[in-house]
Amino acid sequence: MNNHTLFQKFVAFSAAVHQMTNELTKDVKSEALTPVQYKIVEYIAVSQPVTLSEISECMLMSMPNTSRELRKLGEKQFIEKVTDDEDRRKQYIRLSEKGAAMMGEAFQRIESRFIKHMEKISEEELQEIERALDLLHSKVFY
Amino acid sequence: MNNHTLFQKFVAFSAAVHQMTNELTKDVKSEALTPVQYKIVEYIAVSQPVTLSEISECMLMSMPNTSRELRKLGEKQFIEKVTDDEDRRKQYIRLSEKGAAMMGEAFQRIESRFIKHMEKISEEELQEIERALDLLHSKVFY
DNA sequence: CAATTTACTTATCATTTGATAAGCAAAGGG
DNA sequence: CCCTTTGCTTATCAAATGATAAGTAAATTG
Repeated sequence: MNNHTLFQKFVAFSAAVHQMTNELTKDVKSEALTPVQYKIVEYIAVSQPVTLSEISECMLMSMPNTSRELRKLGEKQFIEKVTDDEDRRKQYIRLSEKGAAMMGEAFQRIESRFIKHMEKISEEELQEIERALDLLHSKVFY
Repeated sequence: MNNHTLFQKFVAFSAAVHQMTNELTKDVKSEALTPVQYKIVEYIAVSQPVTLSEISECMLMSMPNTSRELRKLGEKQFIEKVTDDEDRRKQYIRLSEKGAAMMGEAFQRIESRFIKHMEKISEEELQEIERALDLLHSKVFY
């Protein structure tokens, strides 16, 4: 097994993951959100509480633009900002109730598509899949 | 193992894959390309030859917008269009020499980052990883 | 062979996004 | 206590993107 072959598998695999998440998440986002805004909310949902800088870094967008989008998300009441008591420059960001409800619905729709996608898979295979997910998550994608 | 727990692992895993591909592909794209254009070229690179409709469907963008971006990519000479002989409405799209060279460079940079990322992993683990990639690719992400 | 469908194009306009400059207040360091 | 750094904001402008309407030519269908 040489590294180059592994890399090619990695590329093909990543492409497949992207394509599948595209399909599963197609049309689940609230109409009130732009694509970038939805991505941000999704990121906050899985990583909250999170600071503006962290969002900016992870989403590969500049601080000013991140700040603007968060302001809009705040105006639409999907998120809340809380100033850190220790370091009053920092803003901890989390979903508001409305934002959490919205993401809850989105994830439900994604989950039911996912379960449908996996319905023909045996219990044994599911366990193999789980092990594979854990392995890759810990050793490759972290 | 219930489906819901598996789904949560799936979500966390997909997020990790996205984040890692983000990091690996950061700044590799030619300055001549916009983000969307780079994504299209990347897709063509791994799926060529491909039709405009297929790109449109996979990238979740409308035909008019896909057509516009492909025209720009053609003008910049990254891609070539060939009309199908059988069905003269169809356009088969592939990378031009310039486009292939550009993607070749990009993939080389991504690969060297990837290899660095994996350098501390033993031969045995690499084989496990390969098996896990194959398993997930065939049973979950297809 | 007329009518419909498919694959794609052109044009246009509003909206989103990216990039940059300038600023502010809190924290930290000498 | 000044100076620098950090974390974030505001404002502005160009460029990219999304959405829609309208159209063409080739293929298919009744």
